Amino acid sequence: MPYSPAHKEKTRDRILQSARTLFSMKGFDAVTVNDVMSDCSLTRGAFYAHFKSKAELYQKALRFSAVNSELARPKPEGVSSKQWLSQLLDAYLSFEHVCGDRPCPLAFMATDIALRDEATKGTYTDTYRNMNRVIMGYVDEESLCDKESVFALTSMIIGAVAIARNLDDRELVDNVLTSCRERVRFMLGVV
Amino acid sequence: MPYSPAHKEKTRDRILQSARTLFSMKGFDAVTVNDVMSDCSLTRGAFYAHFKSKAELYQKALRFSAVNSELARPKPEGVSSKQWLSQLLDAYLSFEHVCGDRPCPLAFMATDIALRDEATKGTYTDTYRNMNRVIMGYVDEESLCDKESVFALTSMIIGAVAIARNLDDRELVDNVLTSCRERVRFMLGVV
DNA sequence: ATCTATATATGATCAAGGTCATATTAAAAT
DNA sequence: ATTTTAATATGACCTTGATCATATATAGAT
Repeated sequence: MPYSPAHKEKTRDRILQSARTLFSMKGFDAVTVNDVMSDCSLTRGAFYAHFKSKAELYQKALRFSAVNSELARPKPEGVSSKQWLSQLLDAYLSFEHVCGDRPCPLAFMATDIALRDEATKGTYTDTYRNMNRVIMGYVDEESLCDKESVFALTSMIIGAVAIARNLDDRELVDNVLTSCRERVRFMLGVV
Repeated sequence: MPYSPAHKEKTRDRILQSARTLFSMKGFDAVTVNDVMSDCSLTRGAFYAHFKSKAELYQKALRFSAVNSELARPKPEGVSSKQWLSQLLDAYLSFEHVCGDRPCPLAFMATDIALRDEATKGTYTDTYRNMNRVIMGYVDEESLCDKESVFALTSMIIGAVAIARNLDDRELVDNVLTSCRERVRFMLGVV
């Protein structure tokens, strides 16, 4: 039995990590299988020992991303739901998030998904549903706003980040992000 | 001088019309130059008499789309700004818009643009800025909400439509759209 | 009717990239 | 140390699609 049994698993994870970032940043078509493999110091050929196709990698990378997201982290002790949520959303609506290399795929892949296969749409749906569930949980704990509004909230923050990436005017980007951060505060009743 | 001088212009417009729809529905890469030309009953070769490249077509199609958008239509006589705006936004946040073939490129191309050239990003920026300007105009006339909130509003509706396209659960789609429609009413102070 | 300039069509070229067949390498077990 | 088997690398194949060179067709002007 060659290679430790954990080795392949680790390699697979490295591939997923590279794929997550590259696909989020550049979309499905602009990323080649070779790009992903080079990024983690491997070559084309090794790829098909791990994934059936590029399409499958994309879907698995999306899921990987969701599982390891910021939002999935548990709330630290001694912080109120309101504070924690407000902090998470401020980070989400930051310039750093828009321009950084650890983007939220719900936003960055927002219009890439509709062009993919059913499995990928299913994973996106699950991920989006989960984002709402987590936020609803926090909202519920302190009755910050009614749960139905959460969909409007997530639409807004995802939309803002997706739009902001396209704008060639830094001031406009800041206006959009600021407007959304204020609206979030309003919705959560933050003073 | 062969062909009437207006003929080429008309052909160009037909190409732009096809391009607008196809690019909005399927993104840049999934649409071939041939697809666009076939769609208006022409062939590949004729294309380059009208546009320098596929990239240029994309940018021009985006602009074309913006100029001919619903939002660009003047408000009819005898309708209040609040009513008109509320009506426009309800249509925007309708299932028909999400699934129809006359989509808003700001939403449908939301994450395709960041991958394109500077000219395209510039056109997107102009288009988005203009959407906000128009809405701010209506909002201002009857002091429906403060103008800064409009960015949050447009982020929300664009985000909602972009997300909705990816979801494989009709009920969830309706929840998202409904939540946003209600939030719009709240923001505009519609009873 | 003929001529001519321009719009459109056809065929060819070239590069890119997903996938696979085959070769090589590395590590674990004896 | 040798063997073995899976992981990884290399090279090739084949399709797709953007672009261009060339051919054809069309409508206006004479």
